[in-house]
Parts: sequence; C-alpha cells; structure tokens
Amino acid sequence: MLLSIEPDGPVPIYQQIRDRIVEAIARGRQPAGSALPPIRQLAVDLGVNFHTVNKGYDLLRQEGLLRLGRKSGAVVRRDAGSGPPDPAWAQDWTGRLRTLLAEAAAQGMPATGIVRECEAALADFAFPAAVAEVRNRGGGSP
Amino acid sequence: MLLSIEPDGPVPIYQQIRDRIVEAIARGRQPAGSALPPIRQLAVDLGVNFHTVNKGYDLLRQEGLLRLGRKSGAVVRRDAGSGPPDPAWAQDWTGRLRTLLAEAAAQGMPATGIVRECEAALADFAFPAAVAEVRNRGGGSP
DNA sequence: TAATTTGTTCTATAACTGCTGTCACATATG
DNA sequence: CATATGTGACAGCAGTTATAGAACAAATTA
Repeated sequence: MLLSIEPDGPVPIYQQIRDRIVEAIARGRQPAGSALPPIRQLAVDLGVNFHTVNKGYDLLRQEGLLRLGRKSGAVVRRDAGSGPPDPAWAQDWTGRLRTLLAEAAAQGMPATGIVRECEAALADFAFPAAVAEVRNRGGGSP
Repeated sequence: MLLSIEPDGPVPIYQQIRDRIVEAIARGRQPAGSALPPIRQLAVDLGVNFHTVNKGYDLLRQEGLLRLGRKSGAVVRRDAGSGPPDPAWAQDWTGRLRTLLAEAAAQGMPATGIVRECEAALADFAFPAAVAEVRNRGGGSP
C-alpha cells in the first residue's frame, strides 16, 4: 500500500494525503519525475471520494511539488535535489517551525531532546549532500 | 501590547492567540505562575469577541499549559523548567515535527539550513539548562 | 453580608470548511 | 475513434469559526 490514512482522525483526509506524499518525497521514495497513482485510483484504494484526493494533489501542485497532466497523471516536480526553496515559502516555514519548537519547549522538552528529534527526522531523508558523501566514501574523488 | 494577531489571515484567531502565548512561555516572557490578561480584557484589546479568546485559553488549558480560575484569572501552569512532557503528547509532536521537516527537505532546503533554522529558534527560548549555565558562569558552585 | 470581578455555560446565527456525490467537459495517449 | 485522466460546476450534509446575548457560579474584596 502506497498510503495509509486515518479517516476518523482530527486532521483532514486531504491534508493527510498531502503530508504522506511530502514525506515520501523527502525520504527519496518518490523522487522528482516519479509518478503517483491517478486521482480516481488512489481514491478507490483509500475508500474516499476522488475530489478529496484531488484536493490533496492540488495542494501539492500549488506548493510546486507536483505536476498534473491530463493523461500523464500526477508526477513529482521537485525533491531535495531540485535547488533552493522559494524565499517567501522559507519565511512562512520558519514561522511554523518556531511555533512548533516553542510548543515543545513550553511543554518541558529539553533543548537536547528537541535537537535529537530533529536529527532523527533528518536521518530518514534523502539529501543530495548525503548521497554525495556516500559517493565520496566509495569513489574517492575530491 | 501583549499580543498581536492577524484578523484576516488564514489561521483562526483563537489559534493565533494560543500560538503567541505558547511562544511567550517558551521565551520565558510568561514563566510558570505568571498571570495572563482576563478573557474579557484581552478580547477588548484585540477587538474580538470574548468567546474567541476563551477558546484559545481553553486550548492551552487542555494542553496543560494554563490554569484557569474563577477570580484568579488565567495563570501559566507549565514552562520549560516544569519537568518532562507527557509521552503521548511527545509522540504526537514528533509526528508533526517530521511532517514539517519533510516539507522543508522536499522543497530543497539543505540539511544544514534546516538545522540552522532549528538552532536559531531554540536560541530564543529560555531553557533551564541555559539558565543554569549562566548561573555557573557567574556563581560557580558545582 | 453585599458587590464586583472573573471564568463557565447555554442558545442562536451567519459564514465558511470538509467530504461526498453526480454530471459533464477537455485533453493526451493508444 | 476509444479510453484514461485531470478539471470544473453544482448540490447536499455535517462540522467549524466567529459573533452575539444572556445568565450562572465562584472567588475576591469592600
């Protein structure tokens, strides 16, 4: 199964679809150029209306992560190796990050624990620098 | 002014109130035991209905960050020095953190940039370890 | 005790969101 | 042409957001 969602959770289904795909892209399981299931098919797999899937895909298209075509379906447009993000987006993201980290600090999580969680999350992602590092270990060109 | 909000933004007003207070707690500007403005007064200051403020306060109460009393008003219940967070809460928070970091990775932000943003945010918070470090520099008892 | 302040609860309304459903249309592929 | 796919319009139903008014409960203070 490509995607699993919680239909009765507090977070909207289309948002869950969007989040799971974002995570798949970050982890390298859906690199730029790879195809996603068609809207109607994914809707059947998840047991939801195809408009709900369409809304999640459309979100990703607005964020520049997906390219949607009539017959070509949904294709990943960007990933960790596609250049720096948009400055306006980065500013918005920083604000959300600060709120999230503030929540952890206010709840008593120590700074070391917060940093540890961040590094644990980053370890699951496929950054081009990490790929290059692996190449350097194996090949050995400066 | 204690709080500033964006009435016409995409994020609900009660959520903004909750977020700003969480950040104030994390930064040490509202330590445990400090009082927040009464619901009605803050509502007048912000130009919103007092039910909206009440909803934001109630959210914080459910999260264990606020204690609400009849005449005592709203008092901060926890801060960065009030012990470790609830395990169930920590698990939920980790999930949200991973989604947020995945978004940055998928948008092309390098791992170094993500770590830098995290550390910049943490630098604004008042962790008890940082306070202890300052005490050690000045006092010097082991 | 009496008055005041403050949070709490109830009802109600209008606008918007989330999700579903149906139908039709547009376009790229074979 | 036939098919698969994304796009759009419209409707309906449930829930959320925000406003508003009224009353109640408890803790402090005069």
